[in-house]
Amino acid sequence: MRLNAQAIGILKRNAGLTLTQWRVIALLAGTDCKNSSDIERQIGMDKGQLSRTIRGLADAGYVKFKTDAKDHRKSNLKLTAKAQKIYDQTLPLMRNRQSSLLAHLDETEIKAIYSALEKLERAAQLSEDEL
Amino acid sequence: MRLNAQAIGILKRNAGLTLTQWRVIALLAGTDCKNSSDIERQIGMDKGQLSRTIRGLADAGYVKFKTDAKDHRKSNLKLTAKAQKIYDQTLPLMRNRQSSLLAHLDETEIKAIYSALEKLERAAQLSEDEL
DNA sequence: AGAAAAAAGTTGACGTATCAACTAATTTAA
DNA sequence: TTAAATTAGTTGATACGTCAACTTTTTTCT
Repeated sequence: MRLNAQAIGILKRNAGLTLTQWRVIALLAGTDCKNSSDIERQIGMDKGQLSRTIRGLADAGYVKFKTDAKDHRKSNLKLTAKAQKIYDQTLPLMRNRQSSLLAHLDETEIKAIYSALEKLERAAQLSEDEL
Repeated sequence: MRLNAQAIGILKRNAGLTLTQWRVIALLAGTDCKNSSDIERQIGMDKGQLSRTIRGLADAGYVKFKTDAKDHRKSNLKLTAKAQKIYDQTLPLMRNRQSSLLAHLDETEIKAIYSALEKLERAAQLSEDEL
């Protein structure tokens, strides 16, 4: 979809981030997600892509990760001050965009979309099992 | 979306095709699209990806292309017998899938989705222009 | 007719989604 | 407790979407 076009534009111009980088930062900043698996569960993103995205963020100095003391498989992620600052600056812009987009739809339409998409997902799941 | 998952499965197992390859073949078989630009206009696919997809199809022996006699920029595309056969075999499977998916939605929901998505696209377009 | 603009395709680059195979660490269960 | 199963994360491969720069050919405009 090109629905993401302005989001991507905002992020690139104002923060130098890609959309997935932004999503990861937003989760680390705004939820209690601490590691890759948390994020994966939260947004259903692919492990592999997540791994690469996080490494990219680390290389760019946005996150640091430290192996968990109790479970050596896990790395706990922490945003750097730099990332936190960018997040704080960018969040309002992203919120604006989202609400101005959704403002074009009424309640009914939004619900219809969500419910229909859920049904389609379920139907797709079913017929996939049959194949 | 993973809504495409079974479509991709059907195509891979039954025809050895990717989704974009299928779409191009379907257009060449079922519409009066003759060249890359026709297809581009029909489904709004990117020129570049289209070019690569078509080359892939040509390499795999599904289409042949011959430079247009009147306009040397254009290449007229033609499906090979092999492609036509696969198309005939696969079309019913794809139709089945689509109708069984859409069977889960009532008329209202389908219309709501389309109209809402259109509004979103328009809204996205607008706010993009403003940036 | 000649210059400028537009159209048809190609190619390169980057971001994103998904699947699969793999290592290392932890949990489970016999 | 040890073997088997799970879980966390990495890496590779492929498909797809989008943007941009570029060549070649045709059209448009003056």
